[in-house]
Amino acid sequence: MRKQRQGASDAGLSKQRVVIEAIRLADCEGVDGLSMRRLAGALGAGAMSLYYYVANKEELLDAMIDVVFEEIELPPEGTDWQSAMRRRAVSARQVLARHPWAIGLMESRTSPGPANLRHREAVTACLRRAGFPVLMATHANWLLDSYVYGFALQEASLPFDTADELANMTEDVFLPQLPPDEFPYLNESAAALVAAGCDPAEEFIFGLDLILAALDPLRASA
Amino acid sequence: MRKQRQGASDAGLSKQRVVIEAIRLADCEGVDGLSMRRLAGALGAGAMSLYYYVANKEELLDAMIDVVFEEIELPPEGTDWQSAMRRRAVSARQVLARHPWAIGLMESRTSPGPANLRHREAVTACLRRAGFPVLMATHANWLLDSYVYGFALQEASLPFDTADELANMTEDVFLPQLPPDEFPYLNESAAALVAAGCDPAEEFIFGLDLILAALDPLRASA
DNA sequence: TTGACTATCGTACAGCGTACGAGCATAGTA
DNA sequence: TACTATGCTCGTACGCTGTACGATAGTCAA
Repeated sequence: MRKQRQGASDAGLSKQRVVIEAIRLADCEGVDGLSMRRLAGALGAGAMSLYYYVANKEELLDAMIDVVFEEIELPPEGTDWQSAMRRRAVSARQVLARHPWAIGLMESRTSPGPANLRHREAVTACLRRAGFPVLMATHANWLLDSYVYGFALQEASLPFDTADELANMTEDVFLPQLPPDEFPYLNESAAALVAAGCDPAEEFIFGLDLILAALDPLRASA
Repeated sequence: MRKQRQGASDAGLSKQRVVIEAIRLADCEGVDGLSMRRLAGALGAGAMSLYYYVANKEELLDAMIDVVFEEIELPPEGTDWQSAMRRRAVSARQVLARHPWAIGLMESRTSPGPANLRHREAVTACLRRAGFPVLMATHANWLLDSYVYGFALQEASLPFDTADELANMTEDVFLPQLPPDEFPYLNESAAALVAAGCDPAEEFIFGLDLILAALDPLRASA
């Protein structure tokens, strides 16, 4: 049967609905707050019902990660390669900032899902068409992905979200931990950072454009 | 009393011994295999004894991360800035490859430990002394750390360790998942990668040197 | 009517982090 | 010597986790 269940937002379970709700829960409560029982509860179902759609929690996490990859824009065709790669990298950062738990999950999950593969194919295609030799495209791929993931990881571990919070935290929490004679340079940096404000999106672009510019001459011309 | 306990390798507990053994366990069994009970067992102690040295598991994980940072070489003084940064980045990659669980833990732990702070101070000092203006040094720091962490993250999620395993896995696992008409570029890359071999250490150096070279002209000369 | 198949879930179990408090050895004090 | 304080260890118990197993009920074909 496919009619009313007693839960609130209901229209029958499905793997998709389970995974989407799991992502919503992880976004709200963090990945540690995601348990099969809580997830089932949010879906108005019994805990064990989930196992009809998902073999175990590992598979659920894999599926969640792949949905995250689906959210990332593919590099658009029809522009120069740098614009295309910038576009997809910026999108990736945004998506990973929206789902901070995803980055921490990647270490433990080793087999890429279909969306992940499609993404990699599109990126590699873009680089190859731009004139990068095969192995150079691989290098570029590693380099760009490292930057994107690493940036997302650092951003996820920042304890603040806005420039204001940064200023407050710096004054109240960081500086007291940093005796100026032991950490003169960190004090200097903190002060400069508060004065200048700090937008992760801009910070991201700085490194990204630097990498893209440095990669450009490595194409086999065209 | 400070004499014999019934456990095997014993000479009294201490926070240091607890943390070190926790790292050993996480290295061997993965961070999921690290439970307070198992850790206590490995130390020949009762589970609750650990809580005399550690407020809770979170604090234990924080301490483990900080020990990992202690293992990373500081940028040596007395060489040019690029050599110094290369040295510490290579060391960081090695250490994170040795403790793959660490990278996945960083997302959730927001307050840096003392070894982490000392490390950041040393890196910032190196950049400032090399002539980078304050904000440029911050940019360089973000960029380099992003690359290091992101590379470590990708490396940790590789399901193989050696070039041989790569070749085997490619043939047996990856290529069957990659129909050539849907993934022509990934097939091409996989083939080239198997033919060329693939050493993560070399791969790492490629991107690292590219970044260092691109950063060099951003110093306020000297 | 029968049986297979799809979907849901209750119960139970082993293992988790840890609150609470009891227990013991030693050091200091009277 | 007796008493107390302190440092350290740990047994028990509670509420949580993932999930194995089996029961249940609705649907459809024969």
